[in-house]
This record gives sequence, C-alpha cells and structure tokens, in this order.
Amino acid sequence: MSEETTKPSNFIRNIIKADNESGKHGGRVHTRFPPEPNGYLHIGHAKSICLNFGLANDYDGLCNLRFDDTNPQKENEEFVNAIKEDVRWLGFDWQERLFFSSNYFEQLYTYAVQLIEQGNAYVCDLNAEQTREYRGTLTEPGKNSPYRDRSIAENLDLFSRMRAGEFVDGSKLLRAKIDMASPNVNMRDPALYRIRHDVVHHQTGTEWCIYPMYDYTHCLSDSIEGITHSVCTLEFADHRPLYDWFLDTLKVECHPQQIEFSRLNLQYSITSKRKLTKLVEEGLVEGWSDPRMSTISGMRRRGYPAAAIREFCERIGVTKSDNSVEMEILDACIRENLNENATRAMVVLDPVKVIITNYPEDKTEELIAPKHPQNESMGTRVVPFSRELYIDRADFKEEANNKFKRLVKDKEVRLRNAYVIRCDEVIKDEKGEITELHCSYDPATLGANPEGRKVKGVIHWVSAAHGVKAEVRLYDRLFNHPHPDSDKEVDDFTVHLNSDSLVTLTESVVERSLVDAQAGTVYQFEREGYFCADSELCRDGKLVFNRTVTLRDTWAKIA
RNA sequence: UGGGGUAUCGCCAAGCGGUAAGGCACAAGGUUUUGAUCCUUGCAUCCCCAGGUUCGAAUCCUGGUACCCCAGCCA
Repeated sequence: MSEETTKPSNFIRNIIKADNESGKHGGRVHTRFPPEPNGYLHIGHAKSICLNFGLANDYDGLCNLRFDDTNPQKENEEFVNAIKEDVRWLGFDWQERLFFSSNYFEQLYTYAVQLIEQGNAYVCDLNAEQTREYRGTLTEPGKNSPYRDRSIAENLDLFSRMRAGEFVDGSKLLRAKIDMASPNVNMRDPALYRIRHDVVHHQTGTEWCIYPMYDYTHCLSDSIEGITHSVCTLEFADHRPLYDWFLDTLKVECHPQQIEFSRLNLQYSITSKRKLTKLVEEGLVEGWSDPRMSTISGMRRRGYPAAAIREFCERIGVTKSDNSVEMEILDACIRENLNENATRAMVVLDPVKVIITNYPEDKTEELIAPKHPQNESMGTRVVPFSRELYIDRADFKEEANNKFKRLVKDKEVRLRNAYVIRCDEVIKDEKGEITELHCSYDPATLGANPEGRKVKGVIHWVSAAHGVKAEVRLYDRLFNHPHPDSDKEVDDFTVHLNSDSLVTLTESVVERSLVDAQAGTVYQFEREGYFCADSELCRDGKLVFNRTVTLRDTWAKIA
C-alpha cells in the first residue's frame, strides 16, 4: 500500500504526510514497537503495534521490534518469547529487524563517556533518598548535587570503575548535568546509569553491572536504528525535551521525532501491566492467557480473530484525547468477523430430553445442514436426526404468550434444519423438574413449511444418541465496573472483579460434526454465540469450548 | 501564573475559515428455518464557556472552566 490509502486520517498520518512533503527524513518512514519484556502484551499494546507496523506498511516504510530491556530485575526470556508470538499472531512481521536495547549497551557506554568528556554528565554519590530530596517538588526547584562539579577526569575514572564493579548497588549514579531548577522535573539531572549487581540479564548475562535508564537508552536506540517517527504514549510527552537533549548534546546524525498519542482505555477491562501481573500472581485468573484477560494471548485463547483486533484498533482511531472505549466496539468487530467466517453448529448448552413419539425407534436420518447459511461455498455438514433429542431448557415453556417464539406445550416449533414438532406432554420428576418432553413431528415439514399454518419459532437441537458431551465455558467481562483501575472510591481494583465472569457448563451436548474441532477454531453455536475450541483444555478426546462472544440478542433486552 | 496534554452526539472519531463525515450504541420498519445476519430509515441549527476578528468561525484571537499526566537509581 502506498500513501494513496483509504485508511482514516489521524494526526500522526498528517505529520508523516507533511514530513514526506518537506523531505524531513528523506521521505523515509521507519517506526518501531518497543515493549519491555516484563509482562504479556495487552489490548493497549495491540493499538500501538497496529499503529507502528501499520504506519510503516502504509508509507512503504519499516517497523522494528525492539525489546526495551534495560531493567533486568523485572524482565525475562519467557516474556520475550510471549511478546514475539503475540506480535506475529497479530499479523505483523519485523523480518530480520529484531533488536534489543541491550544490543547497544557498549555503544551506549561510549556515548556516556562522551557526555562526561563534554561536561554533560557526572557521577553522583547521593543515595536514593537524598536524590529525591535534592530533586525538589513540582512547584519548587531542586538544588544541585554536591557532586555535580566533579572534574571530568574524576567522573571518567569513577564511571569506568562503576562498570568494573567497584561500587555497591545504589552507591553511585551517572547523571546528566542539565538544570536542577527546570520546571520539567525530568530535566533535573536525570539518572543515566545505575549499579545492579546480582542480576542476570536475559540477553547479556552478567557482562554488565551498570544498566542504562529508559530516557537515555530509548532515544539513542531509536537513533542507532534510524527511526524516523518514534511513536509513544502521552505520559512520555514530558520526556520529549530530554529525548531531544540527549540526541542534540551527543550530536548524533539521526534525530528521530517523538510523537505521543493517548493510550487506550477499554471499559470493564484493565490495561495496566502491573495490575494484570497482580491478577496472575495472586491467582485471581488462570494465568496470562486466561480467556477473560485483556492480554493478546487471552484474547487469542478466547477466540478473538487477529483480524478483528486489528479492525478494532483501526476503528478506535489515534488521537491525543483521553478516551474510554466501550466494549461494544470490540464485540462488534469480533461478531462482524466471526459472522462471516465461523462454521455453524448446533449445541445444546443445558439439555432437556425430547422424545418424538411418532418417530420410529430404530431410525436415523442423516440430515444435511449448511455450514454457513449465507455462504454455500463453505459446504455442508451431516446432522443425524433420531427419535430422542435434546433441546435447551430455556427453549421450552409450559405456558407463554405468543411473543415467546420457542416450544410451548401444545404448540409447534421448527427444529432448525429438521422438522416441525408439537409438544404433547410434559414429564416431570417428583420435584417438579421437567425430565422429558413428548412431542410429535410432522414428516411433511422437512425443508418445507407446514400446510395451512405458520410456525415462526426455530430452535436448535442435538440427537441424543449422536451428540457428544462437552464442557462449555461461558465467559463474561472480568470486571463489573467500567473503570476498575481508576475508581478512587476503593483502594484495590480487585473488588470490582466480576464473580460471574466464568460459568462452566459440564453437561452440554454438541452435534457430532464438532468432535474433530481443532483447538483455536471458532464456531457459531447457532442462536447462542461464537465458541472457540480451547487450545489448552481440549485433550484426550475431551472437548472444551470457550464462549468468545454472544450473538446480538435483541430478545434479551425485551424479555 | 510549576510543567506538559486534552476538550466535536451516550462512546470512539473526522473536520485545519465557507456553513457538522463515519463507526459503535440506540430507535422504527422490511427479509429470514439462527429473536443472528442482511436491508431501509431516524439519531449534534450545533462543536467546554464567554467575549472578539470576519460577509462567514468547531476551525483565528483573548479570557475563563473542566479533566488527564509528571516529583522511580521503572518503562
């Protein structure tokens, strides 16, 4: 795709268009997605991934995957691998451009030495608490560190000894010498390097005992990679002067442009890595890929198609304004995709037995049903019909007004893809619970409307002898508060956890064609919703389906 | 008068001085062997507020107001 694109405009695309016209970066577009491997990616990252890779794609540019791995205490290889898998699954390709900030540690060290030589950085002996005190507050300027005016020679010596491991953690810091009175606290002599012994970095092992800070590392990594547009979220806008300061002060050739956009806030979910980590670590969910999680791996296991997530990221747009996106937009994207692509099936979630009293006991018909009612090319499936069936308990009432378009005692209903039946008798146990419905079928109604009467209701069913038992997991939103992580009334967001977010059905019966369901495949269980064969729980012939999303249900609103 | 950012329909969001796109949601019809899908129609005389400039302002100017972010040796 070139610049002549149909994608909706946004302010970043406008900047790129203007840059391309003025020749600012030589007409190049080179972005990067820079995750820190300290957790799994979530829907907010998906927005950033789609933006960065999408921009590169639309303007014939490139997008790198770069792990921002400067804090070995929180990072590990598991996260690196999970992130790569998620980005790839989302449909993006970094080709040979997989990088780590740690690839540049040596270069970064050299730049730091240059800063010291230029008199732009110094080694500071203040401890953490003192550093904070010297920094001042938002409304009061800070004051200069007593170590600020060490000689260049002393700084050079100290810094090389920091690297050599002569000093203990926290005893020294390399700091930029900028302005302790800056109204922007980020400019008050920010830390460049801290000392960290006793940690093994997932990429560099124990080679280093000093690690560079984000602000220092990020801009230079961008510059080294020849990034043109360094897109990040709004909270980094205050860091932009620092981003530019490092690049200007070091007089590097490539000076990328940092552009900030607002992060996604999805209602009834959480997009904070720290809080998602808490859910996992405290066992409040079944791991990072729990289908209720807003993680990419959770959504994948839930059955959300990658294309639907990409479409969602497209629809919500990119701006700098605070937002609160309704879950309905995501749901609409999921349904739109799955309605078009998912094979149809009949599944009885909560079975009650139906006996067709006028149907021969030993007979079975192999009825043919389309895999998709609007798309013949998807083919057909065989649905066995016999004397004993299951229908859903919710699809029967002994008495109901004619708004209830399902089975009612002494009334008729259409069995989807099969015959019209009438309920003649209701059998109950001693507790009054319905155990069987005795019905009669009209043999003339297979693929034809009954003579002289209209049957408007259609319900789904499964042949008792041919259906297969399965576990069905009904998922709902994980939280029952639209903004669980910004409710100032409570001190712990977990109080907003929805206790009904998972309802497990163990007695469901699926039609025979589903026994071979491949993990990850999403089906439409007609009249119920979209369900995905679980990738972790379908084992040894056991069938487990996750509800991806329900069908739109206008009846539920009325009833 | 610490700094930075944002304010257009319930939600998201175009708009860049020429007279308010689109999507979601919602409402009303039609088709339908999924109360699904699909189709049709409706849905901001008004763009945070108040002044001003202009033939003309959501777009420019001035002054307010509200909300978000920043004081990690996290990113």
